Amino acid sequence: MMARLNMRELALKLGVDRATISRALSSDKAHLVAPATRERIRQEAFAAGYRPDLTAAALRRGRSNTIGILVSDLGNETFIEVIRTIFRYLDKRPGEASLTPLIAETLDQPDATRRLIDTFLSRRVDAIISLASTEADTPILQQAAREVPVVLAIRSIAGAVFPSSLCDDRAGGAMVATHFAERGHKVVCQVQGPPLSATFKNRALGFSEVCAARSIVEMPQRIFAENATSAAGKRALDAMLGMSPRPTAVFAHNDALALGVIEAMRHRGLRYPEDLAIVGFNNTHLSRVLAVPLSTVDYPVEDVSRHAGELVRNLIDNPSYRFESRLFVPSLIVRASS
Amino acid sequence: MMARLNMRELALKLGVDRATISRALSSDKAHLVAPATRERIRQEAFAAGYRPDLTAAALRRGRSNTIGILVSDLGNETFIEVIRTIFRYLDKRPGEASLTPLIAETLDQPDATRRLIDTFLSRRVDAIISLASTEADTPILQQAAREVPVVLAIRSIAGAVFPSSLCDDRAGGAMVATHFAERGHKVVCQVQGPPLSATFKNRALGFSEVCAARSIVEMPQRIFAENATSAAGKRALDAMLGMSPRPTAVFAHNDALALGVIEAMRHRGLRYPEDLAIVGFNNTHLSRVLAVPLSTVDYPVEDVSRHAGELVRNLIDNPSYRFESRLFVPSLIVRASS
DNA sequence: AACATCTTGTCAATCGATTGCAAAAAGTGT
DNA sequence: ACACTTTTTGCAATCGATTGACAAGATGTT
Repeated sequence: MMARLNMRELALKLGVDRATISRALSSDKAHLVAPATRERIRQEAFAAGYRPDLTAAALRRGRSNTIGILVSDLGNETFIEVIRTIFRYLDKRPGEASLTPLIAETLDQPDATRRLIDTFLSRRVDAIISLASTEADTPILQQAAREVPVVLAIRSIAGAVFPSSLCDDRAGGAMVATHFAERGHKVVCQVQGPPLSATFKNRALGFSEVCAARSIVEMPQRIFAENATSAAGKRALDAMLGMSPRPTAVFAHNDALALGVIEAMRHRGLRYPEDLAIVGFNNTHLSRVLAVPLSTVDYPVEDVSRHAGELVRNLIDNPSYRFESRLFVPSLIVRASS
Repeated sequence: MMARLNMRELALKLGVDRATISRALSSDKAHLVAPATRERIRQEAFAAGYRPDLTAAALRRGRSNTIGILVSDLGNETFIEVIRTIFRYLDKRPGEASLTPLIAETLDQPDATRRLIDTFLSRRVDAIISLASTEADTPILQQAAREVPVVLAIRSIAGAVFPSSLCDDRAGGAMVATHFAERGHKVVCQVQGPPLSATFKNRALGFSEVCAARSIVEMPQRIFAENATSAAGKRALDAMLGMSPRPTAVFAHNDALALGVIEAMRHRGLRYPEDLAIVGFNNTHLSRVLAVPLSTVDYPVEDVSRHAGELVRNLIDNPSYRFESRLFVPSLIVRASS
């Protein structure tokens, strides 16, 4: 491997001091060096292929321009979209060095959060965004929050007050129930994602509240999917068909679960919405592609991401920033499936 | 934010030198410190919540224990699975510090690769794995390869010799064509992903070669999807139906495209495989969930990932390692759709 | 011409961990 | 007790960029 050119060598070559180079290449201190010199240095540095060592810069500055992101499942389209959007937003800081994401996946395994947060802190991330928090993570996150800003997105934690940017899942669940009520359904059912995550708990809660208020019968035992995937959705339909009275509409806690239910129906020759109306959650690409498009709840990706980005940015610039956590309202998208 | 405990302070507190602490906590030099002292230091360090600063360590060592990963689309299940598997493999190095992935997405945009590789190099990654290479990236990758090992996975680049771990996409395409031939299809079609990526080019090539050899008519103009998504697949079906003679079987270059085609068929009341047989590629979860499960080509995720991991590991340990690029054969999975 | 002010650049300390070298301590053999 | 090897620990330089303090030079003011 080739030896790299460092600032000292470049300085020697250009006949100026390292300090001048550092300032010329920086964005905040560039005004301290004469325009002519600055340009010359920038050009020569580029021509020589000089690349500043960010590990050295991070050490000296105490800031790594790095943000740790914790996500439960990289296979989830919505999470990915939120991550993308947050960084698209954060990179729009004119003149500022760009922030590199450190992405880590917990798969909701008990010890993963602790281990990954540890890595983040050792790598001196400037902030941590968790899209993967569960109740069990509270102590770890609180401890981390003493060293760097910790922002919660998508998933909340009951009790603990972290700056957060969330979707009002309860309202989302309620919308679906209301929609079912308006369509005249009397017996309905939920296919619930793992209750480990507050997301699913709240969707269930909002749905049940409305059902209770409008005296819609919800199947006594809700169906829990061990993970929020289409395979689990498929199994859910079997459970549902055995029940009596049989539900005429089902709320799947996300679109993947809904797809599973739909395919299981197709397999049995059942049709939706005729035999069973169905609504999903997240408004993924999938929901639009289906021959009978899926009604679903549109996740406010843009809002949640932007606010999470703002929180992070402000908290990095000023750790005692008086943040405001926010809850964004999703919107029901009615398509042919319900 | 709380000030962090550094090694100097910890040393003071324990009444030993920083050097001793460094050695006690390391894995490779731990034998240089007396067992009793080592244990005491480890316990005290843990109790005091000491966390070594990896930016400092990286600077001094010239190794960051970080690997840059370039991926074209984080929404692609197969890519994610490969990334997961590579790191599961790399973390199995007993006694070695764990490697942190720096994941970046190019979305196949022209300038993204250059910019992201630059960031990687500035952050002093120990190696780069690209799952996103296109022909246009050759010069940038070659330049990067002079500073750190660069390994290609999934997507190859014609001409340039980088250590690589690939799927034999050509063989995959050929398998599908052979399968069609055996089922007696005379007129077939491909829905091809963007030819920017060698992956799709090779799938097309392998398929076409077999068609030619067995005198199967391939529709003169192949259908190109501008991106390999289900929406594009949906549009593809329209194009296909206008053709004459009409194909009786279609090879979609990945499962997402196949899903699009399937849903478009369902929309028009066509049935598969009766009206049109279909085979996808990648063996994603989706293909198994469908009511009529999708025939598909199983991507050798495990093999490709493991070999990519081995390449990286060996090249990091020894930059002049005589690597061997490999091509893994996928396997056709015949289900009800063809 | 004397003095204040502003610009531009240099010097040198600093961030925190790692490691070659050498000193101190402990162990071994006679 | 002595010479010796081996083990354990400490000292201090080092990685590369950043930045406060300061000096030299340029410009302006009266």
